[in-house]
Amino acid sequence: MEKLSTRDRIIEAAYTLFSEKGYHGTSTREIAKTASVSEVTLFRIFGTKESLFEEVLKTKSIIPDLLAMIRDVENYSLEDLLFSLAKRFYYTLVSKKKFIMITFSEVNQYSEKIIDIYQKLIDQIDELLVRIFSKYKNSNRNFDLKIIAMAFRGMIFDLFLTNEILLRKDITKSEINRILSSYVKIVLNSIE
Amino acid sequence: MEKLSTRDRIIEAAYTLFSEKGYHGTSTREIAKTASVSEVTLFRIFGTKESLFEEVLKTKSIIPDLLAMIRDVENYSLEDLLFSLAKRFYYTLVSKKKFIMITFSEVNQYSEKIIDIYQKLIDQIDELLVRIFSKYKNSNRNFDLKIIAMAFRGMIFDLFLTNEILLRKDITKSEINRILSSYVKIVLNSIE
DNA sequence: CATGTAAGTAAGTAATCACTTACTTAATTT
DNA sequence: AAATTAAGTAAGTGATTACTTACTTACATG
Repeated sequence: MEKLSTRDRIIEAAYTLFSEKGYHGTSTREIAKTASVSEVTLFRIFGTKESLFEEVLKTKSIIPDLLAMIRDVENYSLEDLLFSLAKRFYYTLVSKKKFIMITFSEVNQYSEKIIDIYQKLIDQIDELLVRIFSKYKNSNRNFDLKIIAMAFRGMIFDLFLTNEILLRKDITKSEINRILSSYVKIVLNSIE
Repeated sequence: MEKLSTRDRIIEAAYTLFSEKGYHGTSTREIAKTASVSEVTLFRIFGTKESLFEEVLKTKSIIPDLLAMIRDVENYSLEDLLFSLAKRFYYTLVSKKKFIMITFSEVNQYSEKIIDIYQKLIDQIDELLVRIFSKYKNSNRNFDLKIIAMAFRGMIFDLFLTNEILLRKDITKSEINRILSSYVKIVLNSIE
């Protein structure tokens, strides 16, 4: 276990509590207690609860992870490439579950910020997929590649949402991978 | 405009406010004011904020709508059937947007209840789709129909989530229908 | 006319909220 | 050794919270 600075301990505690009980459901007293820090220290460092919240969002954002995913695409065969992307996407979502919970809970309070976060990411993921598809596609079917990209991203995101957030299923990694690999095949059927 | 009873006016106000600001972000005073009712009346009828919340969930549940969708399946061609199901599913989600917002915001606080709500619905939708698919399928591919059902449901749910809740896009009905019809074709490609 | 019902008003409860002030302690740096 | 820094403690601020009490008003029903 790493030793965390006082500041980081507060951010960790706030991150977890906000994701479990929402912004309004979490008190600063509780955050301080969870971080084993006095409430005064919390306010000395962050000033207000609101700005602590914004620091949490900044520090724990999913954006860098997903941008890294987009950058790291390698030149496999189409099927291998899509499968590795699907896995990387799914497990990035899992590792950022708390961040996603927070943004979903506060989507109305912070709608502009949250639209900003997700709009660009979604667009970039879809663009990447379209670029990949168009490199490999054989025929011109009567539906466009953008919609296939949306469908692929949607299947995976919904799988995450259903298993990890709504139903909290204990589903094995190999079962997840089996499903993701089937999803890849569904997409391949539509472009090949 | 219908005249609502005092009780129903409170439920309507609470429904909207809970969906916009969450349970903890909404005060009983605000609910009463929005419903044009005195706060005392609110407590006389519902006793506690908590039980008002539960009444809202009961009254506004998406369950009956989705069960009706499952019952009303008619005998079109496979493509027409899936397309009409897709539309019905999507627009039911849209009409129950506030309910979905509330359950997402409070998923940690009321996890058992919310798992109960969605677990059965998801299972029944997937079962219905598998039943439909197996009636029409021609060959035995190497991935099973359950996974195609999950993919189909997932695409549509994610489309709703992305457009209506996360990004609040102003997307036309005909554009939605174009996307849904493409989603149907993606699925058809995988079972035919 | 008398009674019951559904609502309102005014006031107040104890608890909790975010946040502040004033002072102290311990360790590190200069 | 003196000064700075990062933390703590104790106490309290005014505002807001869910919820209550006591009494009142207006209307409908028997």
